Amino acid sequence: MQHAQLDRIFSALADPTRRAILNRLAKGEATVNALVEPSGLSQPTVSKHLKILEQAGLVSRGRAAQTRPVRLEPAPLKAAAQWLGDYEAFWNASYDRLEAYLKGEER
Amino acid sequence: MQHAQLDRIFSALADPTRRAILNRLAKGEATVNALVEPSGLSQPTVSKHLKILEQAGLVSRGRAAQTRPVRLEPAPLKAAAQWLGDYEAFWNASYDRLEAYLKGEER
DNA sequence: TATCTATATAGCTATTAGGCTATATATTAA
DNA sequence: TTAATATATAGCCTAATAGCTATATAGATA
Repeated sequence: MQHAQLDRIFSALADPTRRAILNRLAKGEATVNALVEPSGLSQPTVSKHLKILEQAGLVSRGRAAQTRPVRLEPAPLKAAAQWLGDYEAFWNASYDRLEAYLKGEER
Repeated sequence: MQHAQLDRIFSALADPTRRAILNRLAKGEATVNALVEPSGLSQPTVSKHLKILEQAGLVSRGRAAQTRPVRLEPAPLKAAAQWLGDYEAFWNASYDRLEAYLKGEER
């Protein structure tokens, strides 16, 4: 995995609209309009988000009549998880601090 | 985990300089200057990156003489990994496409 | 107290990001 | 071929990001 690709993956994931899109796509592929509706955003804005997700490799596009169905591509998510996994030993080692952190976030 | 916090975590991770800092800190805490040296960046620029990492909860700061040692806080990394983990079943399901993707990245 | 070292902050610049509206393009349907 | 539907692109605006230099602050040492 190259640095530039991780850059794109993590920055794609940094936006809550895009994470919501991925979450929706985990339930199955969707048209652009189906993604626009719950977003409260304009169609062009959603298309722009989709382009960013596509450049990160997180979604791919099909073609069905006039629609361009969007589907989740999980490989980059795995790549990101692998990067994070290198720190797994570390966070296991500092279990107490972790507990405190997660408790703090519950509020 | 709240959305705004994941925003900060993922966007902190989106920058290669910051990922390099975390990688360095995995080997142990470091002073700001120790992080500046290999970065090729100015000290204020590194301090700015550290502030972003700190706001994401990814590092904490100590106090030792005039230095402010920086240490890794792995809890947010775990939080990010947990978010990604929700897709784990998904990427296991599409193993072939994943293989192709990772092969492509090797080049 | 004066100075040195380590770090932080202020303020500037260029670029990117995320939103919008208006319009173009592609495919289907009449 | 014309009209309708779905999506993409262009162009604009504002705010945030990443870099810099110059300067301020905190703590240690002379």
